Amino acid sequence: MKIYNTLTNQLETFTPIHKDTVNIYVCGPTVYNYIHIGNARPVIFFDVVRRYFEHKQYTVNFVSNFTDVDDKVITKALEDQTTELEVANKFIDAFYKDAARVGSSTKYLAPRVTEYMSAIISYIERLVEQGYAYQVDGDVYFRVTKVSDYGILSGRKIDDLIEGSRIEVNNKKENPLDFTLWKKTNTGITWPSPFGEGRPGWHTECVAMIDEIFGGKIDIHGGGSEIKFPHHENEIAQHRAFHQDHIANIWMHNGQLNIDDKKMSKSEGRVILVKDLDVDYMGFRLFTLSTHYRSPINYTDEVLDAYVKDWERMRRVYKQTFYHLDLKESLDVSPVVSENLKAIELRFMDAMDHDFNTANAITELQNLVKFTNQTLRQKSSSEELKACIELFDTFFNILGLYPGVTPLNASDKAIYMAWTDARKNKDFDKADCLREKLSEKGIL
RNA sequence: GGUCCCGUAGCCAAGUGGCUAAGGCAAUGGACUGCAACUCCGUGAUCACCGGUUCGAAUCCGGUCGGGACCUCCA
Repeated sequence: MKIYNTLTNQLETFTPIHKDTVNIYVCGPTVYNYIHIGNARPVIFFDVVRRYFEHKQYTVNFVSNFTDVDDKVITKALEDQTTELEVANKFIDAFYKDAARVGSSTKYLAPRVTEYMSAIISYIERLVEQGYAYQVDGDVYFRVTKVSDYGILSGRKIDDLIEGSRIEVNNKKENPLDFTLWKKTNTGITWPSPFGEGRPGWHTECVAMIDEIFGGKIDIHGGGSEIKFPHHENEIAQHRAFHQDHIANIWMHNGQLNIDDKKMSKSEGRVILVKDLDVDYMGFRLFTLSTHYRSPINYTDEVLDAYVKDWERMRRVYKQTFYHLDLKESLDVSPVVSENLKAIELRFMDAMDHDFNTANAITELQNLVKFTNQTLRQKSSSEELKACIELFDTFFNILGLYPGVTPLNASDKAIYMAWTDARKNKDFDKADCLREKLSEKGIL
């Protein structure tokens, strides 16, 4: 299995640190608002990564945090005249709903920054003790020059960053690139610490939680490409300060999602929230997986519609095949797998093995659709159709697509049979009436 | 100003040195059909442009044009 490592900028063969186990951490959302469709991309993609590893029989320890304390959460709490906790609770709840909507599992460890405050504070203390951080007036800053190859992830040099940068002047810092570990403040929620009352900076929470939860280096660290610098760069720097080693073997960054070829922007009114998306969410999921994860993806209503249609086609053939077997009481027959199906499965897995090429995997899913339709029309055996269903289940499970098709109850079966009979007897009025009924029930 | 990415048919998109450049949507011709839907079969590209390397390039190198990202909170 090959994965593109954005730390080394090359495709690497994946080798887990601990046999048969994958430890993966993905930077999660700051919970001050509903997530938009761009936020949903990593939520969907890394869910597929987890699913694929699980399909390959790995034990996957998947962790993705909630940033529930920072300026935006505090501002929101002040605006709404409520507490940071209330704001966080509200949007964490909303996040879970949205994640479930787009078909991503929410059953993973999701630590909140506020729950790890003591770990974060002691992490900062250790950085100070070892000379990697310094205190000024109750603030604590990280000393970037103390880490030898700062900029290794984003391919930048300290000098380049300073030159022509728009970094605000802060006389407290030794170096303009030094970043805040602890911020002295009296606005919003604060915590006591050896450095004084305040709250942590954004960049320490992830490393501290990774240290606390995984106890060392992880296999994969993921997130959006736009937080490569400075956030991930700073994570690497802090971890190296302690461990003289990288925090993760592999860094995976997903590309951005744009709308009409432009970055989403609140101020320009170019934002679409997941909860406001008025389409089948499985179609949206398919859309986000139709482009390789490292490439930017451009959202337009038309393109989304095309994938919603594509999803309907997939679901339709699955449903027809499933009911076909159900009506023949053949859902439990043993599958007979043809060479064609074996080839489709092989190509699907090859695509996934090659840096999670979901676009090519979806092509094989489309091939399966066509093949199943052909098999269905050829009046093939139930055993052959069962093999199609099982392969669909495998693919859907890896990609996180849910057709939501369950066995028919006795009365629905009776209606279906009556419809078939009516057509046979050329009683078309009755047939059309029954067809309408079946259609309303979503069976046709 | 600095760093980097991208430009493949009307649209989306895979392929990153080698047989006739995957696949989907749209369009269009046909088949199937009680009607409709569904479905199946067929039809489309000198890979932005110019130059170079090579026996051979969409794929590598240089340049031009166009689009975008990061350097500041941002998934």
